[in-house]
Amino acid sequence: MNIQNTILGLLMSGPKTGYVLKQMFDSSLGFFAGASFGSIYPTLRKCEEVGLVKMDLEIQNGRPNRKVYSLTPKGRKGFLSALRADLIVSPYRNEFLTKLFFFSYLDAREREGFVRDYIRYVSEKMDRLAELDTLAGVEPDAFQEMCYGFGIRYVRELARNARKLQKEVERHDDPGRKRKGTLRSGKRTQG
Amino acid sequence: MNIQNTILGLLMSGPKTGYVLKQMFDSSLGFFAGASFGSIYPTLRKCEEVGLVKMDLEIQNGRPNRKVYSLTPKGRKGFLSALRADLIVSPYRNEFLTKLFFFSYLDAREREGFVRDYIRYVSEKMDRLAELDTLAGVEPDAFQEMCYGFGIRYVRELARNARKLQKEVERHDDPGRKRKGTLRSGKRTQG
DNA sequence: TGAGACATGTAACAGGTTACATGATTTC
DNA sequence: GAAATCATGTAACCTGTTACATGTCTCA
Repeated sequence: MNIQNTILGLLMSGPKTGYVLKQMFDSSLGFFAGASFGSIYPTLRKCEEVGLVKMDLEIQNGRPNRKVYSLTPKGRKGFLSALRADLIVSPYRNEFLTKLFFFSYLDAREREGFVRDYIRYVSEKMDRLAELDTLAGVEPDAFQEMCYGFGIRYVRELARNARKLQKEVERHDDPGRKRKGTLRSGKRTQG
Repeated sequence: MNIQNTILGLLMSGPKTGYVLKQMFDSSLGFFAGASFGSIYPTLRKCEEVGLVKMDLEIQNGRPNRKVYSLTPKGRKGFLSALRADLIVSPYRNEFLTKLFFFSYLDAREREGFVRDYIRYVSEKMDRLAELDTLAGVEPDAFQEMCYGFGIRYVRELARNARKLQKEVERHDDPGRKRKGTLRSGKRTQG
């Protein structure tokens, strides 16, 4: 499911322009997939050349003409075959954890700054997902609702995880700060 | 924190060969960062050319000579400056969710197959992380322990999330299976 | 005798992004 | 009158992977 096949998938529900596809990537799919104009337009052209889609020109006055792309039977087959192909999950990458791995080379103020930045980032992501629910350009089907639900739970747990980490970092950098209900006996040595 | 800066970071704790760096990428960092030989060796050479690291050749008999790289003062500064640079989180990508978005074009058997594949993938990831704890080539510092803890909680929640999704998909595909609050009228085909 | 660890390296390819280029229309 | 929206497109670049190439030693 590279960009080409994702575009074909989006065309399954009807003809669309590159511009509209970009909006879908930025909204509905934004949480787990994305594409820039610099990849969308060349991909559409390439798909047309190999007969996966056909293009209909819609003449407009004042504005650039719209190029409306629709799936050919070959394109439909191509998409379904890609969709059915084995699931290959690309490795998880996390910029923040990479920095955390090297936190010992920073001072406490810097460390806590990065943790706050990350929590802010995750919170914004949560907010944007929550907004999506309100907007909802096209009615999502049952599975797209599940995508959304998965995303909501995912970012919620990510935020929880990050806050837990924040406390660990704070406790490390200033052990005297939060002496309240800490049960030394119940604390396990991680490792 | 691209590969170059991550490599410099790993050299902070002492000189290493490209081969050893690869092992670290595959084990300690494997959960959130990675690199292939095809990027490690050219990067080391490039870093040497611009004076970020220096190379010491260790002659071996029988085996290829080891090229042991160590940080120069310039390399140390370069790494610290990269580490302190603003946190830029690259967008979350998820191949499975992309497929889920298009699940309506599959039949129930195919859908449940993909969900099972994903759960298996996440479980394996969990197992590999748990093993890491046992192995632990180098003693991790406090923040590296936190990385590890974050990872453990992350995959655990991911697994929980995936199982919840699995139930939703099953309930959708066979509403009669788990009758709890569902008011669906039609009887399902048996078999 | 075959697999896997040790050890380095290159070339071709993949799969994108960013910045640039163009230009009218609508909205604040 | 500035900014955002509509609408398409190209070229240069980035950052990395995969596959190939080479060769010895060790262990089962």
